[in-house]
Amino acid sequence: MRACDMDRVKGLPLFAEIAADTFRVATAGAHLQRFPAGTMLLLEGDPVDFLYVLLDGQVELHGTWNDHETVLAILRPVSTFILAAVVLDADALMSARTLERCEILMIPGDAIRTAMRLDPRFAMAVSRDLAGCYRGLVRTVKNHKLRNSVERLANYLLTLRAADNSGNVVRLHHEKRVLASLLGMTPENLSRAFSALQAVGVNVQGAVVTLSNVVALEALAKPDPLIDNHAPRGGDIVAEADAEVWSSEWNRAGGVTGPRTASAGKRND
Amino acid sequence: MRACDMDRVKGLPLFAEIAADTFRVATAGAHLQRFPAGTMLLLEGDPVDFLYVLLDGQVELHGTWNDHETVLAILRPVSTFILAAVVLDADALMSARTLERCEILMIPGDAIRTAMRLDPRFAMAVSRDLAGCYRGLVRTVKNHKLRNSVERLANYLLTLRAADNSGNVVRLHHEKRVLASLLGMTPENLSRAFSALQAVGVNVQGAVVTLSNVVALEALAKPDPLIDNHAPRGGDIVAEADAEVWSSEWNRAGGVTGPRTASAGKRND
DNA sequence: GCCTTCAATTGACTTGTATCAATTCACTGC
DNA sequence: GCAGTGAATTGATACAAGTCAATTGAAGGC
Repeated sequence: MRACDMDRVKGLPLFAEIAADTFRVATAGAHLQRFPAGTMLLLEGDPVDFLYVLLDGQVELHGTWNDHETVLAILRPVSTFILAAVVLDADALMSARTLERCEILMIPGDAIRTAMRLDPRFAMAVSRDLAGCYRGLVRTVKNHKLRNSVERLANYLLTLRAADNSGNVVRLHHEKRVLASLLGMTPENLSRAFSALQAVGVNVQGAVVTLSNVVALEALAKPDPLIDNHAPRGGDIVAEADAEVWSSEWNRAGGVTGPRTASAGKRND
Repeated sequence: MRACDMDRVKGLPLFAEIAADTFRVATAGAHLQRFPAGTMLLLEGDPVDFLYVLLDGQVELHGTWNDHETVLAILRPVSTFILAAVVLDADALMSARTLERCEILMIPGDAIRTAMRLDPRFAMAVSRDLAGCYRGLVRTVKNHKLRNSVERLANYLLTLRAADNSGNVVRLHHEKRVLASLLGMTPENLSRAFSALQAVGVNVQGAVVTLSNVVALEALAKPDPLIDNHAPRGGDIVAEADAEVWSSEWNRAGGVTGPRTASAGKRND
């Protein structure tokens, strides 16, 4: 593995604050692998032998039932996945598939569990990571049970805008059919939802979406910090856990005068 | 706090295998409290100062948006809740309300986080608990995105049957309007879903549901171990994490010849 | 005893979403 | 260049679920 890849892994909140020894234990049997687009990395129901760390590319997590499939999450670098199954040494509940050419670090599950037993700081980091993922799913469930498809799309666009710190032009990172499944609708309905949002100044041109009336869009979307996490991703905020902490601090500060960057909250500077 | 209550807390997987010292640290500032039915224990958005341990009664976790409310989970003793928020010292994403008279142990969040730093076994236990809750939510999302309301109800009844080890007569533990919200439908639609299930031998009499044709019900419900956890609750299986491990072992063993009790899987007896 | 209250049910209707089919569009390979 | 593939869109229609309103039913208070 290249040194710069190792640095990126060490940069993950999961591994950031652990002892050098622990890091060596955890990554001893790890190997870096490249996969073409459309590769099934893991099938739901399979035993999970590795913790996956996505270093480059995009991975989709999805679930299947009765010949139907639904996208549960889409991951972008750098992020880990199926940590929960690794911790419990349980079978996967979701399948994982590469959406593009990917570079993935695979760390044996045994090594992770051993490292947790050795280093309370690492075990703590795992807990924080899992807590972040858990809260992400709570948000997902609320989003799906409380909103209709147009509202979900509207909030998705606003979250994207906040995450990428883009102005009034956001770029969709995925194919529309994948996005539709993620948002819990059919591709046909996503198209119709986009047309419905024209009324509030949303225009789509391929993957480029222009928001010419954010005020109206927000009036329709009614974004809520307890459902939508508007933490600016990238920079200091890479893991869900960081985004959760950012969100809480933002809310406590009133959502306007709060910490402007993640570092303002994380460190006392 | 009564000694028998302390024993019940110590019996939780979260606290079962930790050092006596750690347990003392964790529970030092804890206090037992009783609440009448309908009490709001926690409002979404509030900072979370305590880990709650439900010793008696029922608690509902719900979320709100735009004047609508949805039930996200219903807890029965003995179980902990809002562990994720405690670990991250973040604000609650869900509100908690007692459905009946409850007895709840409240453990300061600081004490939990301190204990995690001191004792890797405790940190590990927290990770396992969170991993179990996370996987429970993954199941919930799949359930909601892949099934319609009748299918969700059918599977709910089958899961209840497996959990309580009841024969062909299951008892609903909650009011129907609460159940409807948990299953993601209106009370009116729950009524209709029950009538739809008459065709497969389901009859309702208040809280008592008789399943006179389980084969037909299963044919309709198509239960799936990757969505529905049929672990028999009570006995050895109290936390989500245990149920997850049970489920994996059950599947690996083929779902028929597998471990008959949780202990068969957990210990090598 | 009766009255109140609220959960549960039932029917009529509206809205939301999925499905099916046809067409357009963009990219890829030859 | 052009055909072929699959994504995206659009329209017509069917089905699922929510809403509104009225009724029934059961538990609790006086």
